[in-house]
Amino acid sequence: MGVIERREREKERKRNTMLDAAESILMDRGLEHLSMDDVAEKAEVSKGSLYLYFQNKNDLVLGICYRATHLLNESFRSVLNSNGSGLSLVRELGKTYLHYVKNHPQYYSSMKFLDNLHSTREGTESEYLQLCTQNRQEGFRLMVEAIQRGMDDGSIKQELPAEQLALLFWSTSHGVVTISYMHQNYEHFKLLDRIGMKEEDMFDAYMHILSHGFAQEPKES
Amino acid sequence: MGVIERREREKERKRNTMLDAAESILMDRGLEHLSMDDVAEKAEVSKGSLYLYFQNKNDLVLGICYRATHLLNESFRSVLNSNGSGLSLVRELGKTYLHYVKNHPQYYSSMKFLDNLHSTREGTESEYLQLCTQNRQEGFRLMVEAIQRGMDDGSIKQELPAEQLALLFWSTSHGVVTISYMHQNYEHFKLLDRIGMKEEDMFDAYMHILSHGFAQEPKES
DNA sequence: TCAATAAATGACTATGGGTCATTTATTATA
DNA sequence: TATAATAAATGACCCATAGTCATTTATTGA
Repeated sequence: MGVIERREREKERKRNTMLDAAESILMDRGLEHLSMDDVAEKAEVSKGSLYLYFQNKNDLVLGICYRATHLLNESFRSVLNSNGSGLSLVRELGKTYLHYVKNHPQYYSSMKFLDNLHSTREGTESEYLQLCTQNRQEGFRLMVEAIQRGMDDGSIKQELPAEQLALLFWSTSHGVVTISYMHQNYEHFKLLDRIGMKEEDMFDAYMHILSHGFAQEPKES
Repeated sequence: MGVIERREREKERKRNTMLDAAESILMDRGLEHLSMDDVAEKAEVSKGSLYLYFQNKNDLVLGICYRATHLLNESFRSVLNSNGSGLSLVRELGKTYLHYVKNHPQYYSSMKFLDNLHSTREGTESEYLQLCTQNRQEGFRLMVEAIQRGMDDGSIKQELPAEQLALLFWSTSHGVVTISYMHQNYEHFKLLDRIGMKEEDMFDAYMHILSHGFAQEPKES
């Protein structure tokens, strides 16, 4: 009779309302000031209700993180849909990641939260954790795809399997993006200023080094 | 009369005792299970006493972080004291960082804590924060030195200022090290396994890419 | 209309960071 | 040595916040 289905839809809707409330608080106060009481108030439900829809605070934050990873993947996908050499696609992916962190620092902070989540806690598993992991895998897959295209069109060396190169690109760009995030969000982080490097230049330099290496090659092979 | 000096020494000794207690708890239970009550008990002092020696929990953790950064710098320094081309020193620095994370994961977690410390909180500044920052700068300086040597001995290209190249090496290796840390400490992190890459190979591949680039150069200049 | 079931509530507990009035130990002074 | 002054240490207490659960309210099916 469709009652159960309607209930299910309704439940999903309410869960999203709660996530909206949480997200709104995250956006203007940051993760470290996100309390369940505040979320309940903002969502105009009781605290107990929150716990009907989310296992615990982690679960709720991972709900936001799911949105965060999803949005990043959307951007990645649109890059993959554009034209250009594989190498240039890879570069665009990196730029996209960088822009993402600049434009959605709080989303990014929720992804850092995911990174810091310690090993599968006391039995109870968050469903959102699975979804986030899937999103991550999808994002990684897109990088592999860009690199594979580069290998096919001859713009990227084929010394390593595409997956392994993707891992290196992902991890190193993660590092560069981290610097950028700190530069933008932590007043006490002065490294870029100290060495007189503009943020915009950092990424170009990064791509340049990654593309051509920093080792001085002996004359010629 | 030296009373004040003696008091000062005594105070420092007690502070270290407390740090020892905190560190011991960190080592076998991890940062997220480090409570001030437990530290007080372990150190056999009252909770109130802890707060005579540390402004707050952050301050105490930063005290550990100071030790962590100091230890890393020691390792870096010993690399710089060895022989070899600048390029090989840089490689050794990276390896050292990797080994450090493997052998002192809890120290590394305290450094992540430092990285996540949000902007200068409500006036009260931790003295340890300054010290940690100094240590970081010193570590960075050592990287610059290795790179500069490489530029001098012709093993590293001179396209970029040494500081900027050091920044890139630091940030990218940070990213790689992060992957390694996750691989070792988070059961749910399966990326390396999924792409069939051994941890040991990752660093070699990283150094190879960083040294020679992944872009397919057009024939010859 | 009335059970039965589902959903929502908010007072309550537990934990852990941080405080402070009071107590205890140490030092300087008479 | 006795005593006042100062420094150090204490732990009961406060408060914020995650998480629970007996009770109440709403919805559904007969």
